[in-house]
Amino acid sequence: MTGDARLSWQAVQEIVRQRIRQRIWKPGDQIPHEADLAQELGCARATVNRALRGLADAGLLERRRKAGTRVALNPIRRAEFSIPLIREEIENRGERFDFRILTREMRPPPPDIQARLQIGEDAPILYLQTLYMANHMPYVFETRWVNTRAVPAAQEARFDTMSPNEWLVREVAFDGGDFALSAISASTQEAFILGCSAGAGLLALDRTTRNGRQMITSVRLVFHAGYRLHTRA
Amino acid sequence: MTGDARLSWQAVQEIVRQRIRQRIWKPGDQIPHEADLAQELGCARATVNRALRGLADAGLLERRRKAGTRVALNPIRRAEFSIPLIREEIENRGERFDFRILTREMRPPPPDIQARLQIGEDAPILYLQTLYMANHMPYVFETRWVNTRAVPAAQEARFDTMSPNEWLVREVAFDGGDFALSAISASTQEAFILGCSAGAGLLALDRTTRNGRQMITSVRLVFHAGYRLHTRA
DNA sequence: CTCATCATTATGTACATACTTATACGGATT
DNA sequence: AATCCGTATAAGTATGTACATAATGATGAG
Repeated sequence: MTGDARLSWQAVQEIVRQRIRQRIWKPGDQIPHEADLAQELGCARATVNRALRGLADAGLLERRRKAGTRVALNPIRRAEFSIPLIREEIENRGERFDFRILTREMRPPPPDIQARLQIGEDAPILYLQTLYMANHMPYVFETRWVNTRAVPAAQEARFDTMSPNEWLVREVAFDGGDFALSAISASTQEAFILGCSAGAGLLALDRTTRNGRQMITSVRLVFHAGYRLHTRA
Repeated sequence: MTGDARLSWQAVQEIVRQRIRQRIWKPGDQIPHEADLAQELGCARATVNRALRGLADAGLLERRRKAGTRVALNPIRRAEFSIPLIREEIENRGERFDFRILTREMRPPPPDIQARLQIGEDAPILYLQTLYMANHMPYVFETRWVNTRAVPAAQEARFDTMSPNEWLVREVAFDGGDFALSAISASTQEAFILGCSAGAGLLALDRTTRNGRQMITSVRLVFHAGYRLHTRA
């Protein structure tokens, strides 16, 4: 802030944020259009565009061609939860990361997994159960199906030093996927593995990952009791 | 696709996506820099920049000045869950939205809420318990503390046609907040209200909303058993 | 050999300009 | 009054240019 220079798009964003915060522009209100704002603030329309687009992405504004830009009626509806990279999450806290493969076999997948992986028959595919630990305490319990039709190399892979997740990340390109968060009641097996009482509420994250049209793997992560996924907006 | 025209930034994105998918550019690899790509594809650097910036936002690429752009080692770590707007979510499914205020009183908040709302003393503030219903079935149970020091009008508000959430959205500007997702075991009260068995695993969403530095409200939403929050990336 | 310095380089930002696209609105037609 | 349609408008996109900033790697002084 040497005193002047032309406004950066971040500066424009901050100005708009303030006006919204101070209710100069109220929810539902139209705000001046790009050209006017650019002139008022003494910068290029492109700069205003960049700023407003950002705010729209963040959900603070709603924009439609010709209709103009208005302050979103419901400001905070999006929140980006970053899916934890288990190893990183644990090591960042200075704790010791560790994992143990509990099950590894070829097994015909149940119908819901067949559907998710979009494989028709019930020929066996790779099934893995892995327990991830922080300081030797159970952290998250992973149940994974790998579409060995799409990733045949997974059958030979050894998961002694590299976790199944890390192996897959290295070996196949991911492209997108589906996520679902839900709460489950710990089964006796889950309770035993995670060291909690049966029936405890546990956070479960289901993820199916694809590469183009190929479905690669479907995972359920069941976190230890008390786990929280948080973010700020 | 009339056959030509110069590439749009979306087209550039798609090309890059494909190259990553086909492992022409593997995780960790450097990709050509903007100027080269622009020349190769026959478009402006700004266009390439827009495309690559988007992919970096999405977590598919990692960019650093001078160091260049490389394919992210771990592609999918971010996932944006959109926080449901209860009314919308229910009505979009063609179901009947309804809510009932179960508790409404001034009450001194417990320490954790005091901390979250950043209010020092334990003078009473507004406490609300609301049940939201879809087709008259319990959908989500909301426990809310409103910082009446910041929003005095809330004390007089009537929540007969407008839910507390909708009222707040209309009356005060939000700016940001903290979110946390966790799983809980239904207490007997929660089980009774939501019509599930005590101890059932339920998804809980805690949210504290602020306007600038003022903390406005702190809410816990406890969803009905079986609720899933999902998204695709 | 170590550390500071500086040129180099790739991304990042700002701008003027021009053109494209979606769509709200008003006027014409039924 | 309802429907259709053209047009003006505001956002969206593309480009060339210029300069800013950060990080790397080489150079030179101590």
